[in-house]
Amino acid sequence: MVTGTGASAGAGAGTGGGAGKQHRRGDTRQRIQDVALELFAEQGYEKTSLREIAERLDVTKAALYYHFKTKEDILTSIFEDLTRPIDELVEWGKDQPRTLEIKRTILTRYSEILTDASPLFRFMQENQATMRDLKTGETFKDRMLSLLDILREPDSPMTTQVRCFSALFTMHGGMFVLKDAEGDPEEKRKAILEVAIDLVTQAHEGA
Amino acid sequence: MVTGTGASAGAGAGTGGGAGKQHRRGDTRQRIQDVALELFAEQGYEKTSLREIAERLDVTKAALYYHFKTKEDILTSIFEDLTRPIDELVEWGKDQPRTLEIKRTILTRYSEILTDASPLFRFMQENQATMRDLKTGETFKDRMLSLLDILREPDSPMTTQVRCFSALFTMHGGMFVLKDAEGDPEEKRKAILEVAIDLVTQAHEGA
Amino acid sequence: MVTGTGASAGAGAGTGGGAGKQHRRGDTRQRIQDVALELFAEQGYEKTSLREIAERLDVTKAALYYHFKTKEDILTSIFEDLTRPIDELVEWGKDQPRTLEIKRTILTRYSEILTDASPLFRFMQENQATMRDLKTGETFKDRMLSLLDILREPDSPMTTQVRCFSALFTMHGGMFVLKDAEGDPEEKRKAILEVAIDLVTQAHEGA
Amino acid sequence: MVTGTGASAGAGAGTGGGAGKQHRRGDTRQRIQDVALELFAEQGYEKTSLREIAERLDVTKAALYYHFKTKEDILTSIFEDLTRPIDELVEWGKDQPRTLEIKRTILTRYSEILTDASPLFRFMQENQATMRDLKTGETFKDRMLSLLDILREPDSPMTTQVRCFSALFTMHGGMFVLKDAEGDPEEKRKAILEVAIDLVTQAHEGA
DNA sequence: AATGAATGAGGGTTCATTCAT
DNA sequence: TATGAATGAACCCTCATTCAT
Repeated sequence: MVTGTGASAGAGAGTGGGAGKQHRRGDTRQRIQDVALELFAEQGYEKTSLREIAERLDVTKAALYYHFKTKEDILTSIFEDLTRPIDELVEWGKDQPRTLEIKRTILTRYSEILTDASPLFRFMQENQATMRDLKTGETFKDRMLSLLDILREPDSPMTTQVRCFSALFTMHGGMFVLKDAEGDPEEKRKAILEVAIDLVTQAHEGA
Repeated sequence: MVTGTGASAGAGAGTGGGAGKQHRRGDTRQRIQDVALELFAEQGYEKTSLREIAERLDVTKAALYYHFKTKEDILTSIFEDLTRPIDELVEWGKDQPRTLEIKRTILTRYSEILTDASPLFRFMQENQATMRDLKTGETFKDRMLSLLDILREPDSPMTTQVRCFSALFTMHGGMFVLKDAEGDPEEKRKAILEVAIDLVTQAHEGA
Repeated sequence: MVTGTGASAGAGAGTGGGAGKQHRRGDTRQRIQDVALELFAEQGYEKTSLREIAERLDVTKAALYYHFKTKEDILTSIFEDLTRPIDELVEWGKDQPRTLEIKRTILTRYSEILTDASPLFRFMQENQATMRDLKTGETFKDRMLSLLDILREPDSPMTTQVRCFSALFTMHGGMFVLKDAEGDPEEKRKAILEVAIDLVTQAHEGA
Repeated sequence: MVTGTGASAGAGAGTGGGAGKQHRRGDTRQRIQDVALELFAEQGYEKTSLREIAERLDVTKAALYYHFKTKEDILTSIFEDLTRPIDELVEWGKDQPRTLEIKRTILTRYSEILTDASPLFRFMQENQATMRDLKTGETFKDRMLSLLDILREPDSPMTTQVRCFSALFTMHGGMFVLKDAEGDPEEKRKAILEVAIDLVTQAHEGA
């Protein structure tokens, strides 16, 4: 079974502990990533200026450039850390037999991943236009297509294939709705996962 | 039954068909909207500059300001024209009984609307971050929630509700995939619609 | 006989006439070029900032960008206007017989050109490092080599060839010295020209 | 007679010859100068950043500041080492009688100096704009004028004086042409020297 | 003898917007 | 119905430099 990562891209939580605003030495790079992701997710990539990020960290813009080569590089670095679990999942899934069991596992794991790094995925979903011409090639779309390829049977009827991709989209859309609707998030997450699994099950059998 | 609008998102072609209320020449305003939407959808709102739009139309930036008050105003005006059908659909749907028949009709009609104005919806989906703080209040999200309210039963179990919203998301995601996958677009659209209807049917009965 | 151009790249002289600092409408582009050349020649290309140019003209930096695409473009545009005479001279010379008479004419004309646009040539000489990677291809060097090709006989002994290129270098170096040495500039220019002609004459006969 | 210095402008080779006062290892200071000169000559002073120099040496920028006080200081230090021979030559020449023999010796020696430290002189020639406001006061120009004062007779006719300064300019221009023209460099150097001597001879006699 | 982290100043460039004509 | 000229604010980025370690 695949276990979670728990890579916290946590919002304001930050590095717990005693000293408040003190310069926690050495972790600037990480702090930049955290604040950047937070702002990118909140306002979008283009509308977030480096000035803003710097100000929030109480450093100068130039300091950002000590740690990252470009604005894009900040984003890319965040991705590298946070999308690794997906790559691993895809990698793992590619070599498994296409049983229903496996597909279920994949969806379950994917749901966890999405939850763990929800700000990032929220960002991806809301900034697709931006992502499209970001060297971080495999875009959102590409990654999803890889997963899709594991879930669906290549020669099944169209509706069957649509069901699989609908499962993925449902989970993504979930992120989006989970945030501000009422009700227990974890309960909602499970309901979403259930529907997704249901869709894939129908697809698996209906083929 | 609900009939189409035929809101053209086409380039210079304009609104063909019966009783055009637009004039042939001197339709700069319309041309601006067309080109703008095209570019907004292609590159995103922030990354499309007025200079670019003006250049493509072979007019000056200042000319755009004769027709629209601000950049945002261009976008807003496009929305007003192109999202009216949805508003009408919502308005109509609100007063109908929650029968399966009605829900089916709504989905069907929604599928047509999405297809008719696909560049706009592609734009909305890919620029949610931008949309969020655009005065055109009812964002993407709000509109979807209104539709959702018609499809779901307020007190049904969570999974049931998820199925409804999954139906909508599936259709939106469709836009996204229709573009570059192989196969006949119309056939795919129908498959997507079928799955969506299926989801809502399950929800309707499962409640 | 070849006559001068008189393209004034004149320092502060400016567009004569009544109104002092008034906005002489329409000539902004020209004024930018004038001030830019002045500053480029005085301080070097890299060390002259657009802010500086703008300030001196009492406009904003952005205004410069209305008239020119980039900083480099400002320089390029100056070149285009001011080096045309040289190109014409080269073009003309290429098809003439290699008589001493012709060579003399070329040097004489070249001397005039240099004098007419002396700030530009001073700039070129003092900013060769900069010029080297400026798209304005034919650099200083290339242009000189073209002229050199007209003056020298391809198969003559090395010393003879050196004499020709020495003639050109002498004239260029002249610019440089004319400025701040004592004595009547015109008299000095003539002396320089005489030595240059002398060198080429020796080369012509000595071959 | 004047003897050579052998000031190496070479890469890591260091000061060969007799009593080197430099240490082999820990010669970072020297390495900085070498790389800096190389880059300054190649790209110009302003366009060469300390980051670039540091990177090429595989040290940090801060390390440069251990060895030199400022960027300008790096350049200055290079000059001090490499232009000493000229100063010596000027010093020596000032007190000699103005015989043709002496003048010839001066030119010959100058030619050697130029060749020995050609990157430096290439740099000087191509970055005059920069040099002008570098505290290394005596600029290129000043040094040349000192030499000129030795070669020329103060009260001779203008053309005669021009010939002397033309001799110097010819040699400098040589550097410039020697690099990329075809033919044996040493042979060319000699031809250039010959022409220069010729000019000074004419001046000496024609006076 | 050198580094890691940061700064302040400034660079060139682009943008949405304005307004007299 | 448009344009030409310009602006102010902001942008990303780079630089020489500093200083505690």
